[in-house]
Amino acid sequence: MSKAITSRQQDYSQWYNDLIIKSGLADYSSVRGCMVIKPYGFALWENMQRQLDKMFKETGHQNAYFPLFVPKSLFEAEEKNAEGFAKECAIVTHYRLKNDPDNKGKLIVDPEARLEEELVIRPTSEAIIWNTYKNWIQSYRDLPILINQWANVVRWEMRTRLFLRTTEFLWQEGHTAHATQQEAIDETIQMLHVYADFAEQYMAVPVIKGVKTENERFAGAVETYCIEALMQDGKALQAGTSHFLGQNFAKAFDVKFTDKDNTLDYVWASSWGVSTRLIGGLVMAHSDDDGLVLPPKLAPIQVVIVPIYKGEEQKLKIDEKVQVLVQELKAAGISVKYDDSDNSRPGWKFAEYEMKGVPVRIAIGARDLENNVVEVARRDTKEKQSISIDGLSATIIRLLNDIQDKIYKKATAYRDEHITPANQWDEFVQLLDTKTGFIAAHWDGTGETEEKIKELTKATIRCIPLNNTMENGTCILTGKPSTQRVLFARAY
RNA sequence: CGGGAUGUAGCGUAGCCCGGUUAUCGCGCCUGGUUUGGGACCAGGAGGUCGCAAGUUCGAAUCUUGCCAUCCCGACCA
Repeated sequence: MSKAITSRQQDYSQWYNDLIIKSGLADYSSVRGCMVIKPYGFALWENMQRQLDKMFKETGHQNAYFPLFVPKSLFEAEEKNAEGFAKECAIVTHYRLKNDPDNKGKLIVDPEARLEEELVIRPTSEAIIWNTYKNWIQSYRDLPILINQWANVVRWEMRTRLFLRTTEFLWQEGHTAHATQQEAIDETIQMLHVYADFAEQYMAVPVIKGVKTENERFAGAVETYCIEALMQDGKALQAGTSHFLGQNFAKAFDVKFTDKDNTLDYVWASSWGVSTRLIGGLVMAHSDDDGLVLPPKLAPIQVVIVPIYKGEEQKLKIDEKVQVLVQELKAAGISVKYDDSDNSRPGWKFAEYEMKGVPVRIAIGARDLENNVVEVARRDTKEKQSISIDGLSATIIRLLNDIQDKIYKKATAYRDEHITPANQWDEFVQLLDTKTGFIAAHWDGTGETEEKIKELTKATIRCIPLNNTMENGTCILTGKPSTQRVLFARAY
């Protein structure tokens, strides 16, 4: 069929691309590396946003908005941050076009409209935000500042992939300022837990909470915490990061405050973010060869109702019944769509909504009306059963919860099976090539060894898990002593 | 930015090697009708800068050169 997608086994990357395009989440655009997020994909993002935003507000944060452009001089201020992002920055150098005198109908950059100072299009907003916080903070009474912004950022990446890595992407970035180091660290950890809770409870994607090695740390951070997820092809995906920034940005932007005891000190900071990349992770974590499998808590459409009828008379009777059902389901807080379009037949609709990952499908025909039942099909297992119309919404709620639970458990079982300890180098390499997933191995703690392992195997240290058990061992590569295992994986 | 592949209608394609009327077929789309419990059928219809540009030729989707774009694999990264 024209809508069929490549199987995972045949070509995992192609499967992923097919899925995104054919399920209507996004489309390629005419701008290299940039995609169009289509209504269905954006609805999914909005559901994620809504929940995250709620969680941010419950933890005391407020939303604000800062400019897209960052004057180059501000961008440079925090050296490590600037250096880290420099090679992926898009720069605005001019502010005007004019007609090309040599080529009618064409425009050229007006050389006279050169900016005195170039503007960097934000790859992240620490610089512009800390330059602003400077004006907001004098006293400990001004702290903490707990702000989040929903924004787009641009990072000029070499190679892009739909949702996972695009030149422009949507995200949220939290930027907080605190009077004490401990408070900033607590904030950093708190937000890591918020992300993990969101991933597990809403996306149904299990994640490992950990801390990054120095090599993988965010440019400008003292410590980077992360949540790492595992995709079905055994590659890891960094799903969110929360950074303890120490006083780095406060020093770069000279943000000091007077404490209760009248001492002057630099402000402590955190920043944290998740992006539309989460959509890519969500897709890769649960979906199958028939299309998306979306967790009910985030699915734009939770229930689709498909009528099956012969003739107008039956259709009218079904319509009548469905109107009641739709009211009932909506009243129960379920997002439901009645697809009675007559330009495609039931079989086509079944396949289409499976492609789109709608968790529950209800089919209702004349036969069902007589028996006072509907056919209910769940997307995750493809199981179908006849269910009484009476008290349907309660049944559907249970079913949605069960699907949410099942796909989380399935993903967790897969993830857990793919955390494998390795003690010998040969074993380590072989596991990466054959079993894939996370490999738990000892590491001597040096950046050089990490780099070497990356060169040899393309695997990186995804994180040092929080609450890691301490055990003595020897580094998988160098044989030097180590006190704990870290998680290696090939990653997106 | 290196390596590989591919560009023909909205999508998928035939034709290209060996140049020759009006560019093939399927899906989708439009109109009318019959249908509807797993991707319907009949009849009619619309839809094309053959990626772009030069060149060779009486003649180019087809040959030559250059360019562009996209995808995949790397390096870089969320």
